[in-house]
Amino acid sequence: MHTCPPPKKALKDWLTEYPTAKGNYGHLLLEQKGKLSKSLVDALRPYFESAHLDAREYFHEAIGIDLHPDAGVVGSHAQYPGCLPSTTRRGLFGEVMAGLVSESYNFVGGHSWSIPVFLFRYHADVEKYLFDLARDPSRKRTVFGRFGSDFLGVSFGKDGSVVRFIAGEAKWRKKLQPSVVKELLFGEWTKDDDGNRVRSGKGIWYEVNRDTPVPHGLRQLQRLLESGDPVKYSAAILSLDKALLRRGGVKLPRTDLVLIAGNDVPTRGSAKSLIPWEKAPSEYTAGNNFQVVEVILKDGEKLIDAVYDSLWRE
DNA sequence: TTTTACTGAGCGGCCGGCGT
DNA sequence: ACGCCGGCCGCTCAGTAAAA
Repeated sequence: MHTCPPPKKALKDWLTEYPTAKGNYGHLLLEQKGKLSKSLVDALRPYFESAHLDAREYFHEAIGIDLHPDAGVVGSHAQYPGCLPSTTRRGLFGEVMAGLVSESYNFVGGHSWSIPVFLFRYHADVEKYLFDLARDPSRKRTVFGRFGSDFLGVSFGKDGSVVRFIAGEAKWRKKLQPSVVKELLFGEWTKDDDGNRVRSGKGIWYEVNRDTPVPHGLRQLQRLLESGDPVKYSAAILSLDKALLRRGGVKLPRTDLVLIAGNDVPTRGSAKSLIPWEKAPSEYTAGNNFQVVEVILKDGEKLIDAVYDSLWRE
């Protein structure tokens, strides 16, 4: 279970907040204030370890190494998540950030979000990668993502039942140039039938708009709650049962989340958002509450590497 | 500096050819 | 008409090299 509270004070020192909310649409721009500091890494580490703990236990068990393998033990180089390729760590960072900001900032609708457990263990390709890597240290390849939405959080009612969930996409890009953001949202360039250069349409808007009303992640979450702490989460598990019924399920209200994280670029003005904040972009048609978060950093990849290199090092 | 095309690694899906 | 096999495409992630 993910139990570590978010380091809110460190976030405040790290990021300037520009929150807005109008009707069903919320927008939060976060800009890095100062330089990368070791104290920030230290403040983030417990949260990231907590977020990855379930998957670390699961993967290490799967490939047959200790949770804290001693150096020199066969397979000890294959520790999750530190050993993953940098691209994969970037992706994980975005997903953890989605949880961190959900638990830390006020989103559209004013709900209180929590992530009882991150779903990284279902990142199926990671398991295969680690399995191979543990046997062949030279093994290197890219890892592709979890299927379905990148991220899932829930809001608990007073009785402990799940009354709402938040799901969506979390992306990292090294440089957040306009064309990069556009590609994320609208898809890459391709040719249409007449040979014209057009966006493929397979971007974030497409993914967010077409996600199933009850994402698979809710079932995955329920299973982890059952195996993790069935007593504490009994009401939550029951409420998810009702929502997951294939017919006549109780409709669980949903908030969509899109988080884009990456490094600033010269052409972006200070306090200028990448996605309009005044009102929800017309491309968003899912009709739920919709929250956009932009995390704009400087040398963000150094922070990511510093955090991930420091996990479980004590 | 920004935009675009290409790269890497494996896998699911689709198509064509072949044998029966 | 059916199944099997090989080959190729595209999908996935994000980064980098090359072009504008």
